Amino acid sequence: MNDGLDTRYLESLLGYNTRRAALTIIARFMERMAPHDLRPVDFSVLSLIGHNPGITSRQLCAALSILPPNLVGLLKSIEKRELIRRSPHPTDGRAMGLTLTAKGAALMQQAEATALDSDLSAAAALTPAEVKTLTRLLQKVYLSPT
Amino acid sequence: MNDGLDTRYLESLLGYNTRRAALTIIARFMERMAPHDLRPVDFSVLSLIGHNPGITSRQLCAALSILPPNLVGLLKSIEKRELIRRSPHPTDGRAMGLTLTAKGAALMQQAEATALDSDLSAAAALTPAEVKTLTRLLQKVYLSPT
DNA sequence: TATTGTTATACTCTATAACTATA
DNA sequence: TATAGTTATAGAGTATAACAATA
Repeated sequence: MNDGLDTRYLESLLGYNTRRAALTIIARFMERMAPHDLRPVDFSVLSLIGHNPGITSRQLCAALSILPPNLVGLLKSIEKRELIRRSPHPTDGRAMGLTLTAKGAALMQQAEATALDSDLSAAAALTPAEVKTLTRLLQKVYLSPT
Repeated sequence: MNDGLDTRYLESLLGYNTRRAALTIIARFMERMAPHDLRPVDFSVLSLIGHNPGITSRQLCAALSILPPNLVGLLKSIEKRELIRRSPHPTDGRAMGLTLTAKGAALMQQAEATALDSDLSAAAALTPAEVKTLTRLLQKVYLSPT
């Protein structure tokens, strides 16, 4: 590929390989998720809300490395689509607890199936054991201290 | 981490894990490369020019998935820093052949050492065999057809 | 005094249309 | 007619400062 270019040096770098793989996987994810009208970040937010009913904006920001001002519009948008509901937080008057609506839960049931489908397709060249190994090594990279 | 949040579902997705690992590795790369005043994309462009003297803008764009209009400013900037030189292309009057200047080559010798250093640090939790496996699996993901 | 959520805003990255000069 | 390089510009994505309400 790339004409007769020598790309061996870049291909020896972990960052280059990881970024290219991420872009490939995410591009496929975006294609398949388009019918649900969900970007990766929308999916992540809705998924975390679904699996953690009552979660706050602040917790979403911490878990997904989103800055609070940038979450405002996103939440406004998925609330307008009636996918989430904001309720007063039981103990903290400043915060709002987020939950999926029935419509949001139904959408996410489909979307999570689509995500699994996208993963299987992206990893089609890998055996199940290789997928498991890849996942384990990636987590080792981003979960290790330093 | 993340308070008592349930993030198990997201952590089961290949895209989520790959993206988080890429962001971790790239953040470290940026920190270490800052003294050279090079962003990842600057490093990639200079590295490809160094390993492929006479390469054209068009080839850089194809290899790195950069759109031509977005490469213009980057090249202008590293040319102003006297890291590259543009010479008329030997056979195509429309194109320019790009090469590193002596200053650019000297900087890249240091920068490639820094990149290797950054990689080793990012993969500190992995054995050399695991790094090799991780690289192989990542390339399998982004090089496989479909 | 610190924190949650918000507005306004700026900066970077990425994308599209249209031009010029050469092929 | 097609391609290499360029300009101008629009749209995402990401960042900081500052504020009101509550802890």
